Amino acid sequence: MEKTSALRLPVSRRDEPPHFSKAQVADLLEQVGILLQLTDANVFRVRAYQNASRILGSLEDDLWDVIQEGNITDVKGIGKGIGGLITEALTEGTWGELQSLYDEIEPGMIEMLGIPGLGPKRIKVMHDELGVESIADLSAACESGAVADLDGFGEKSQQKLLDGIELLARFKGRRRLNVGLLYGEAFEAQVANIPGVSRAQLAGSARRRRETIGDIDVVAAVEPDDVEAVSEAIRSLPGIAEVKGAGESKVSVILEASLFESGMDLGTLDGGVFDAVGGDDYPDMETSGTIEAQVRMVPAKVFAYTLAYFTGSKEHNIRMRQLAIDRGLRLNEFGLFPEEEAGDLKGLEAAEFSLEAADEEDIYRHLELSWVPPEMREDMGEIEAAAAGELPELVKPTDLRGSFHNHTTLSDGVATLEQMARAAMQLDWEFLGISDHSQLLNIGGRQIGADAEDMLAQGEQIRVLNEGWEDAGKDFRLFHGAECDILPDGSLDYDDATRKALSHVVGSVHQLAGWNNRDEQENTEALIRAIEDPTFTILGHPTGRILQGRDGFPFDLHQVLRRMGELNAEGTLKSVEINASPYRLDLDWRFCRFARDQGVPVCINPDAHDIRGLRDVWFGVQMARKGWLAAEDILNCRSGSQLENQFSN
DNA sequence: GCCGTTTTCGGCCCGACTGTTTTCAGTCG
Repeated sequence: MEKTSALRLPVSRRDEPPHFSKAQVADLLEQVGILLQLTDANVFRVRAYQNASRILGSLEDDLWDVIQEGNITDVKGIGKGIGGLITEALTEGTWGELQSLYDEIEPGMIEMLGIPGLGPKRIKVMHDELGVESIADLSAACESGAVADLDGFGEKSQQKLLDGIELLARFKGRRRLNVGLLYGEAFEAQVANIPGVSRAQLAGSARRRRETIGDIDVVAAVEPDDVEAVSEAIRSLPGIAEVKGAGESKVSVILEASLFESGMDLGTLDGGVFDAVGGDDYPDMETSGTIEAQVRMVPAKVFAYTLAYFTGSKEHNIRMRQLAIDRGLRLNEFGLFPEEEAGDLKGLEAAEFSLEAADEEDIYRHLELSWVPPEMREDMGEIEAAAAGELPELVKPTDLRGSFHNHTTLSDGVATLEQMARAAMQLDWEFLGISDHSQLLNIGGRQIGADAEDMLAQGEQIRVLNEGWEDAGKDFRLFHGAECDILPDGSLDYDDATRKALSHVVGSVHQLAGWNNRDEQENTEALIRAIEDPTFTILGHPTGRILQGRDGFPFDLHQVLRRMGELNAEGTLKSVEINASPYRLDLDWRFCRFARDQGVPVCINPDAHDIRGLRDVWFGVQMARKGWLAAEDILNCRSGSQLENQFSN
């Protein structure tokens, strides 16, 4: 049997502390949580590592500073154990006794966790009893019938595991938000149309607008007498590849692309993204993929509770339940009721005693909170803000008056200046920023970017077009920018004179090779050098990540944003982009609030390569909402004439 | 492993579904 290589702890690449970055430690803690699951570890111990990883991921302070000041255990969720581990890792570069845990677990066992319906307990049983260490081992053990003979297993479990292995190969985990919403909204509409369904609504991570979606949750209001007929109707809908299960309150299915009558619309991608997600194989992979979906059927009077419950997140729900418990109440998907009245009653019976809730606002009000928009339900401080009545008024797609980073035929776009401008006007925008690639960019040896001369000629074209609109009394203008490559030494493409002729410079890292194999601090310093250039305006797709394609390069984004904040305070506009392409969504929404708090305006850019691509700003707005941003925090929400003044300074 | 204006020990959110069981464990969200 083929052996996968053993798991290794991260090794320091530095010869002095801090030996590891915050991101490295967070990743490690996450992995330890997974490994512990595969031993007999206490579930709460596992959760402690998962929590610590999440907390570290959103810790704004410099981790090394916190360690040196001895404050690590002041961070809520990090105690003596994990705090000591982190301290040792950063100061000494070692990981305590963790190596023995790493030696204990085969990497193949972690892959097995991806098989639907298989969890750590049964992986451990099969490992201990049958020596199963990988998916290939598991496949063989099932084929031979050995799994069915184990205590607690049977023929059905064995067949389900074989089905699950095939599913895993076909399905590859989560789907990007754009794809998840295509499935989710189409499925929601079909369920809503079934006789006996008075109301159906998409919940889950799709409603929270997570950047990737694991499965589709739809809540349907169905009275008990209709459940059987509705359940039957759901199972016969088109686009269902398989029915996974059906009970009195839930139908669980697997959806495939035949759900879409007119095929799946994947939009157009730029070359770099296309290659990162699979190149020529990508369209087939995407359209042959599947996604799990569940419909929860509940009586109309508890609909709001079920919707809130299945919208999540899990972490947000746990906090909500705790608030209920503090008030002597029990909160679940059926209601909110006094513990003593509900007693031992379960499910819908206990809900007879529930406080009424016509909508989600009522539920939050019962717990003395203002309604929390679904995008914010991640337990990132929204409960506290809702209790204090301090939730922000989130930006809406209609608040945008334009965007700054778009391409034309001058580089790798497929539409002309005029076509892009017309499309922007149809969106009721007041401005459109054109930012074609600078000369250094080439993909696969072919130059994509524009020479300085052509770039300057485009400026002249834009000047003429703008004059035309001004003469016609039309409140619309193009801003002439460029997407300038940031070189590994932190310098910007083009000479000074060319960049000075532009209204704005979107600085982006494209040649990742030079950045991926460097120390985090070196990258951070290079980026800061680029941003300090007086012509630099917008940091484009900051990390370079492609969702489900590749990770971004390592650097300290907090440090970069802090420096951008200082420069803004000195009066020079430095903005950070949320690249709204659903393949990027970079700036990550988790950094939005930090940027805002540093005084860095965020801009939402579609990075459009054709006129349809402009509509991708919608995804960027969703991320800004997840990141708590209001219209006043977003550069695109300023008027065209106001921006004209800012860019000419 | 973390946490604590009742607690330094004993909790840690809650229920549905499935497959294996004669009352429950594992998995999922």
